Amino acid sequence: MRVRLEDVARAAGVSPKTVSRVLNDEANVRAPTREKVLAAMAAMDYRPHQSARSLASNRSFLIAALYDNPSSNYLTEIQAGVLEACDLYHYSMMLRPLHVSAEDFVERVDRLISHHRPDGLVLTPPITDHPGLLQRLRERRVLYASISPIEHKGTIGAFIDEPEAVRRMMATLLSLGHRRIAHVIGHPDHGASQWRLAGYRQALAEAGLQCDPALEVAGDFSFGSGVAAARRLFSLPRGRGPTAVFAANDDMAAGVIWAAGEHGLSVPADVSVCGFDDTPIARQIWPALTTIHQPSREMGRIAALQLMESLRGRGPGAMVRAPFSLELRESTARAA
Amino acid sequence: MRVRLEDVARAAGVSPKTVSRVLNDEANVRAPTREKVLAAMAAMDYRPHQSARSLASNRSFLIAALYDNPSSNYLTEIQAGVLEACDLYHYSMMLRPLHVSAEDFVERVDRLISHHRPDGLVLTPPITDHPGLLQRLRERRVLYASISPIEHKGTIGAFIDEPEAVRRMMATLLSLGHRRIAHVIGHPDHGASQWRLAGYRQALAEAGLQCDPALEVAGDFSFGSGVAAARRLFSLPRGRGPTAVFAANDDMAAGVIWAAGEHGLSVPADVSVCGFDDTPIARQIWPALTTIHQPSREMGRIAALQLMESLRGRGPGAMVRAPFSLELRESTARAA
DNA sequence: CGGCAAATTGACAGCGCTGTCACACCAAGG
DNA sequence: CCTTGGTGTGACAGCGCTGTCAATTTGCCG
Repeated sequence: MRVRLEDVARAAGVSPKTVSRVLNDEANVRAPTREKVLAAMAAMDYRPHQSARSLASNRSFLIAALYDNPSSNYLTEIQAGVLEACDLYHYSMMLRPLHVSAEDFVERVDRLISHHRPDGLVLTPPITDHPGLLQRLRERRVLYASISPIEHKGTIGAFIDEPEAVRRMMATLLSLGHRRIAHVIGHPDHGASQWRLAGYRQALAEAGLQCDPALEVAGDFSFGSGVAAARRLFSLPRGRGPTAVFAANDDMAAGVIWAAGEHGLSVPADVSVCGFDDTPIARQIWPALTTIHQPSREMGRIAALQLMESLRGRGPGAMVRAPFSLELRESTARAA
Repeated sequence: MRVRLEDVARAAGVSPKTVSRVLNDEANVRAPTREKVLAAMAAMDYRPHQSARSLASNRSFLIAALYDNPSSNYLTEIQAGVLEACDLYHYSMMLRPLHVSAEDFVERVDRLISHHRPDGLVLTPPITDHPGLLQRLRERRVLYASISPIEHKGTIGAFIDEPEAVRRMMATLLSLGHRRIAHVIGHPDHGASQWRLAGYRQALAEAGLQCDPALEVAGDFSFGSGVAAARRLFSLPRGRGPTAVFAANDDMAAGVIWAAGEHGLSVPADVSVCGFDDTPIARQIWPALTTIHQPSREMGRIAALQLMESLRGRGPGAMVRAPFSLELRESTARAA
């Protein structure tokens, strides 16, 4: 038979309730008593029964991470970060893929919450950007942490300063002498797509350049959409085409490079290409991709930590800014 | 207050135990009674409390999927498949990244099991190939399903016939006239690496060709190891180098193609390259990669289904063979 | 229609833990 | 000396469900 809390109590010569106190790190246990109990726990290799704890305390020790993200690398990183934090606090994590555009999206989350009763949620883009869900969560008083491209006041989680990141990328292209810079826009459901587009436009404006609608092409973050977008860009009449393409993520940038090969264009000699996110593909194509690196794993960890701190009732928490970096590789060069 | 089983019982005019029977789909409940109960459940939007169920029945309704896999795409697919199956049976899934080569690997799994008490495990390569773990699981009588490159008797799960897949790939290269075919070997901890290497050697032997040790280069499934392996292959003296390279997975194949560019070799004109797994990268590089496609998501689903069927006490189960396909793309051509 | 086995249902205890509250103890203050 | 109030500990009930086993009903047979 397994070791129960009662057994530990007997061994330590205290009541079960006291063992429970030690287990939950509660105040008002004298140091020597705590020592005794901890020693007994260790000696007997006691493992608390999570279901019993949940039932009695009405907590689940579970946090659910929700995603709807085509990029599995990104996801894996986030996941690893959240798991690190969970281990620290003896929480479990559950993962749910969802479709924000599905009609019953909010309802599905609702059911998930009723069924698994997570103590909190970690939301990743683009779920972070779904106002309907956020409102529902607040109504149900479900605590959540966001991982987001920008800061949201009154929310906990982690963010990077995307507008600033885009500004840096555009400044780099401009300083290389590029004047006709195209942008491949991301998936419309992602707030990030808007931030990146807005940053692109603003950077052009600040450099005193005209926006050319022909140089803003829609995509959806997929490799294929990058190819399609590039085909349109590279078919523009001579002199009207771009000398540089800023794709809103790496997959699309890889697609652009692929399409450049198809059109007999050399990267970066004929056209510079840059991406965003620094997923593994950025280093696995030739030429290697100039891109923005964001610390996804770290962000996952921070978001989960913020969440669990809040669950412990440690103050209000906030969104923590995580640092990004611009990775200058071989896909960008001075304008011809 | 939330709706409890007792409330449903009262509404349906039966005892709590009978509601429990309906909930658990047990036999020996008369059809009209079952209807009444189901109606009451639906009307009241009853959601059973998993922790209470776990505590009382000593089941967790949780299955844990264990992995140690550098390829996040593969993982995401498996995960999606397992989740599909879990939804069907109202189980939850938890995911754990592990390191098979870590000293405390088995102990870590042990702790995981003690802590979360999953009703069963889904093992993915290379964890499937760890004899120490499998033995420990049998000792502890923990049910597991394997997702594996080959069939194991007396185990449940899903597999593809890798030896046959390798044979098909080699037959394709041979029929294109290649005689000097190199192999980039996978990570030594993966059983798959051995199967793929063995299949490669056997195919050469059956074609009456000599194995050349210089053409068998070690790798570890990573893009970088593919680059390194290819550099060695492409530095061989004229006439001793390969006309085709069969890499044990797609990432390494992509590395080989990358290195070919570096050496001024054109793929497939100067050298053919093929991979294994058909991960997204296979289509995102140029030229697109000839490779073996395996239905990872399907395999995850099958493994989880086998597991849950076994948990329900439905017979012994078996390893189900899943179909693979050879994807012939632009990275392979007739030998020069 | 009685009698028996099988099918169906219910009473009750208890899974392993924590919330509540009562109690014991001690130091400081009057 | 007795309060007072804070601190540390324990008794006890109960979280929501299921296992066990007994009670009841049903179906079927002669």
